[in-house]
Amino acid sequence: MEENILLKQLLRERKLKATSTRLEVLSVISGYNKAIPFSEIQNALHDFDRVTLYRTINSLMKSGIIHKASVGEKETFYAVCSSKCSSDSHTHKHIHFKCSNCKAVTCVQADSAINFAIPGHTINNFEIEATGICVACN
Amino acid sequence: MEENILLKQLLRERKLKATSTRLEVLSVISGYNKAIPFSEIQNALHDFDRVTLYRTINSLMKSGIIHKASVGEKETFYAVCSSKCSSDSHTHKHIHFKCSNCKAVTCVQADSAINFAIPGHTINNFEIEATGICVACN
DNA sequence: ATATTAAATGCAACAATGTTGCAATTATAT
DNA sequence: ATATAATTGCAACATTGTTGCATTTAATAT
Repeated sequence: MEENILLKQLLRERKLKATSTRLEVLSVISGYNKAIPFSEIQNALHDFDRVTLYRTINSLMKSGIIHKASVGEKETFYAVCSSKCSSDSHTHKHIHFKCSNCKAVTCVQADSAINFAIPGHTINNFEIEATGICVACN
Repeated sequence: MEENILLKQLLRERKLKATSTRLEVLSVISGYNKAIPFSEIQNALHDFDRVTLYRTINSLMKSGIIHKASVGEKETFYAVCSSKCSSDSHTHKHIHFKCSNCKAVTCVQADSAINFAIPGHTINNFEIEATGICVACN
């Protein structure tokens, strides 16, 4: 069992007990370098119960360490929060991009700030999900 | 059984047999005036089999008559396509807006065209899902 | 109008994804 | 080391969506 002191600290900062499940799940997600589908997490950690994985993912999401990055309904993807999200503020102004070729889902920044308004509406948060061809496949 | 000649024509234009299921499902969706969750369709049409409703919805989506408008993972919402979508071109440049107060999901236009680029990426399509407070609740 | 045929429907079964209750275990603070 | 509150594993359940197959129905040609 590897020790990852940084991840342990991160979890404790967010008031989460640094259990081996959380450390391993977090390690798998952050080591993936793009948004990871649930099946890949399961794949990498088949010793843990499916229910435990779900509960672990949920607690990581609630405390602002990871977020959902789903594009195209089928499977749920997760990615680490880039900026300092918290349970209160969990807003991402980036885009979830799915490559139609390699199927990878990544969190990317647009080249300029995205802003829009809807007459009469108050917009508190928004998500952009884009599909196309990624850098590697281009 | 009501006759809706316009809906019948629409279905035939799209090469779909104008069955009573399709006519009723389409009538319920278009009469809802905002995006309708699956449960509401089921509610309105409990005489039809659940599987039939799914298959009907799928065929309506494939032929560009309705589209998914989901905001917030839980339930799938459907809405009629405003412009003339087809099985080939099924792109919506509008926003799917969910009101945090009344929970209604609507298709709305931004006050100006939304456009963005991601360096190195080719963007073929994108979806924007926003949450906030709608006109009625404001 | 009637027969033909290709598509649509209902039913049963299955699959995938996610949740809940409860007893056993484990991380943290004392 | 111990107490305790959170976390885990297991079994069961719930929801959502799909597939195969026999039956029915809409569209087309006669």
